[in-house]
Amino acid sequence: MSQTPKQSAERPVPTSADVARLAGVSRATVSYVLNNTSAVRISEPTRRRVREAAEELGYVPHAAARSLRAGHTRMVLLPTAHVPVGPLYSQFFNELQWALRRLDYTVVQYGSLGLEGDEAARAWAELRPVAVVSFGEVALTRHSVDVLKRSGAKAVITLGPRRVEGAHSLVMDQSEIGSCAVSHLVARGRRAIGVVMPEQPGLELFSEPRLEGARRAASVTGARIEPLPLSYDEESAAALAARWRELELDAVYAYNDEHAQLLMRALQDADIDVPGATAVIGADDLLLGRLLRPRLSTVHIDMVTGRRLAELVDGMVREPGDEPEIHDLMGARAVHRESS
Amino acid sequence: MSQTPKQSAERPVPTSADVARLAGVSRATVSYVLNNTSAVRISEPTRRRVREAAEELGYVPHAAARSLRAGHTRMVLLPTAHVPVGPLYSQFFNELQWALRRLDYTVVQYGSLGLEGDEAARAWAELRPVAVVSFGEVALTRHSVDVLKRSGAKAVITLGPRRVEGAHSLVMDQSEIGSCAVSHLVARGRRAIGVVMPEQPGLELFSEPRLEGARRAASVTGARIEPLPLSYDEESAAALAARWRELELDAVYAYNDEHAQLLMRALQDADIDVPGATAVIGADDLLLGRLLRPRLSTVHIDMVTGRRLAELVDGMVREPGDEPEIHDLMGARAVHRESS
DNA sequence: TTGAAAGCGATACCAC
DNA sequence: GTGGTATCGCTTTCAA
Repeated sequence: MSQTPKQSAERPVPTSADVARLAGVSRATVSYVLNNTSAVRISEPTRRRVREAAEELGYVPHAAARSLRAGHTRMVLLPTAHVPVGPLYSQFFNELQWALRRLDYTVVQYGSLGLEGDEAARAWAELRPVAVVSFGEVALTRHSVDVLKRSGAKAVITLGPRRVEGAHSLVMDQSEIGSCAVSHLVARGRRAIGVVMPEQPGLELFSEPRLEGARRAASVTGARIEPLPLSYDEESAAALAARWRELELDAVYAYNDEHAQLLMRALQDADIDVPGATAVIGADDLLLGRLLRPRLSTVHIDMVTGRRLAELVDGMVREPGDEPEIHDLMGARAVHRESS
Repeated sequence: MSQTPKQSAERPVPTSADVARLAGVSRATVSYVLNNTSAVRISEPTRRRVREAAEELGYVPHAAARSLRAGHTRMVLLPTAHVPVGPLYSQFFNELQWALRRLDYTVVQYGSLGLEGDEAARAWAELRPVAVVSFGEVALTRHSVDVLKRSGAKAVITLGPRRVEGAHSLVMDQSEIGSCAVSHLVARGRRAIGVVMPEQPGLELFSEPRLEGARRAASVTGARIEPLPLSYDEESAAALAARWRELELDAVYAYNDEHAQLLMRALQDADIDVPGATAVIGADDLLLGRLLRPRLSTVHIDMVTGRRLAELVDGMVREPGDEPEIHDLMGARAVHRESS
């Protein structure tokens, strides 16, 4: 026998009418009291009666009813497909949520794994969010942005490698990272540079532009770029290392620090000297890079702060007309250690 | 000048009444058509007219209005404070979301960073979720569970180290992990065992029970347990390594593989032989452990599958009376490699 | 200072 | 087959 013998299962959810009845006032008065409506003066005894009644019944207002009446919500929707991994991403995410809530928004992540563009947009639009901040995990189209805006979204913001028509796109130029890495390697005299392309689904959104940036940086200097597909496991890395000498590369940009660790280990196990025979550089500047031997060179990434983005959202909600710009969205700089 | 010259900003959001007007039918008919109501037969031409009108207006139904009318939602709320990091957690999370959506639930993560028990529960209850699955990042009390249930939540499930009164608690016994690690070390002849306690906020929910498990395992065999506070940076690790000899430990359970990597590096830099002088074991069985030298021993953790948990949620929603049990929630087993 | 009532958008019963 | 209409819970204008 449970401690709460289904008292809750049967009993209907209390409404403001129940509170009004118990307090012996009208529903209007309940609303005034619980929302501290300043335009109306309610006597202190009444206020107390209402509050006590609400407390006793365990009354919680119904957000749907409220926003239906109000004609708008304060919900900011963050679609997520794959839960982002990595400290950079999660810190940014936490900051954003925190800052938005301080601005009195309700932050909601909508699990959209497996939803495609328009289908996803419809699902989000049903909730009538006042703003949508997408991280590019779900591909948005011009049309889906329109659906969202027509459903009342004041701000549709995409962060990601690609620009999305109709939305306020904050382009995080991933190509800058690849470019940065390759420039660093070239500056240190390398001329035949591998670029690791992770095979993990979802990462191509980042890896493709990074490769493109690598190519751009290489083309200026006449260095050769060689894409290297790699899945995140030891076998794949060992296989790549086994054919390393025939690739005739003298450097590799390994997508990020974790892939760099994997590949560097495999290279060392195959008796390829790092950085003597092959220089290695990662990206993200994780702590683990400093723990490796040789210490891993990397590309440090500065992301826009969540607070900054929250202010952008708020601005767009309050003044849908003007679209403020954020420029220094993402910075990248090479950090030289020992592996390059 | 923008491509969409604020056409959307002014134009009101289309409702089913607008669709009805455009299609020349009543709102009822619109509802029937768009919901494929089988109890009512609508002629094909009418259906087409309605669909076309909806399409043309970009009509998206209003979830709040619908659920207000229906008296319930299909929303499963997953409160999140810190975005969970680590592949184990995120895979589980993705699975759960995916499985719930297949069961036709709307999965919503509610960013609750900085909210405390009752305040959080109220905020969640306003959305009238049909189920809440909490990962223990926000401390729930008996009272907050009641608030949720009284607001109509059919299932309140907590996953985490602690049991929560009133909720259906799936206790993930973290102590098993610490116990497992220490048993392994003891079995290999170690008697003075350090247990790393990460100082990162939020982790104490996991580290405390793991320490407790370590103590339990040690007490049977007379081994000594020494808690070792450590923050996740090189300085802290170096400081710990510097006073390592005076601690007179012959083994350490380093909380997880990442902390193990950090500490092992510091120990090696301080000329402490691993595993000769000190054995090291981590937890989580991450790939990185296999890349270290010596290869890192670890505790492999099997989590309940998201699909399994989704079915539990669904069951509780459909039959609020009975509460099915899940037992083999989390398994832990030591994996011996080279560091221990 | 308080109450009555309209209305937000969608649905489902009951007539026609 | 299709159309009126009451209803969900809440806020807010207007009257008392």
